[in-house]
Amino acid sequence: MPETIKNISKKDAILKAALQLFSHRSFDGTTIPEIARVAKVGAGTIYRYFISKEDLVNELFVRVLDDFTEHLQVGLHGQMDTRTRFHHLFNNAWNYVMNNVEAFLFINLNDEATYLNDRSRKSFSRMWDYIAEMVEQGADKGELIKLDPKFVASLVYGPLIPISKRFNNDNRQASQALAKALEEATWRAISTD
Amino acid sequence: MPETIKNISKKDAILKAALQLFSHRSFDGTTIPEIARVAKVGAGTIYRYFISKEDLVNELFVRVLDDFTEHLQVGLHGQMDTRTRFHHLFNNAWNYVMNNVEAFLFINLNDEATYLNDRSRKSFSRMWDYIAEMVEQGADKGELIKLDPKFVASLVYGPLIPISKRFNNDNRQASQALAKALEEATWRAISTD
DNA sequence: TCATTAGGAATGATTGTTCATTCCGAATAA
DNA sequence: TTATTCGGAATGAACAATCATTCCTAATGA
Repeated sequence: MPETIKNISKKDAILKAALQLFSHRSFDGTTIPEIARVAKVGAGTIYRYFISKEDLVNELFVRVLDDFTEHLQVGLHGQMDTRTRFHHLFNNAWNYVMNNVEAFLFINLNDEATYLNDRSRKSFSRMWDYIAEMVEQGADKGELIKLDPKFVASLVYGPLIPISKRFNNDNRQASQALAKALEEATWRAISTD
Repeated sequence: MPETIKNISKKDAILKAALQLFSHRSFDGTTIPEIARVAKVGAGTIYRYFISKEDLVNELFVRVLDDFTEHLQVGLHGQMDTRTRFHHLFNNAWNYVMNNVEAFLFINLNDEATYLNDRSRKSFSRMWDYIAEMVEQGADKGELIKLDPKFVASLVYGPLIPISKRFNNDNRQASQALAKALEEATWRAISTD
């Protein structure tokens, strides 16, 4: 295996193990030797790729957030009407959460953490700002309720938190019907229809 | 001061300090000497009231959850119609969150934690079951959407999580108008009107 | 061969917890 | 009243365990 690819896969194994452990046991509740064991590398190897445990959690946070934010934007275009835009946004979020429960739990467990650096905080607010921007555009057209966009966004984003915890526990299958019902409920909450 | 009252206030000081620290730095991120310092007691004193750090977090969790669940029920009666019941439930939750942001953050930071014992888990599901029960009664009358009550409850409870984080950061004042707008939005989400 | 990477034992710092000691107010005695 | 005794509560230094991090040797591969 070429050196570069091997390094990437080793670094990815560490990040993957860290995500799994951080999302279930929290940052401070997870030890470096534990991450090493799950990633099947030596504890010292982790320090070849990350300068510290804090550096590791921050790089992971930025990766997860940027990945999530990117997923939110799939298929969205400027000329779409508000309802269609919302449809895509909600389903992009929904599918991401269902396919990456640990990542979503990790976000919501750490978004207020003191060990997050500026870059991490920026990635987080970028995600939040993106949702708020979609809200503002809909509000300008009079199709969404007039309220601080962050609160409107909370009506859409918030329910995903307890729901993701439920799916994490029960490991149950999310039906398409459920996604549709929640999309409609959320739309009723924020639209002026 | 009588012995009994003195003990209670000392124990309460420890619980109060623990809530403050746990809700901002998490359980594993908080040290016992730190709790002792904030509570203005010796580190050893904590072990006079709690057999371990885990015992402390569990007693705190049960207290907070039972207090929250009790607040949810204030003013609710069986003969109320669904909309009125929802009005009370939402505002009870809203007022509790606004007046006890740390407690609410603490709940949502720890509800999945591995160190919670059976009693804590029971207090948590009791709260959740109570909300779900209110939902079910409304659904039986055909006034609320037909969906697993836990998901309907998530539409009401979920938004409070990012909102509480926002109020925790900005320390901003919650207006009555905001509460009303969110109550109505949430009602649109879950009702069959 | 030799430069680079991996591994995991060693290290020093930090933690939850203990325990010998101090403190303090009530009870007792004078 | 006032001095003395007493017992549980409080303390924080000390302990053993555990942690993040370092470092040195082995393995790798070019």
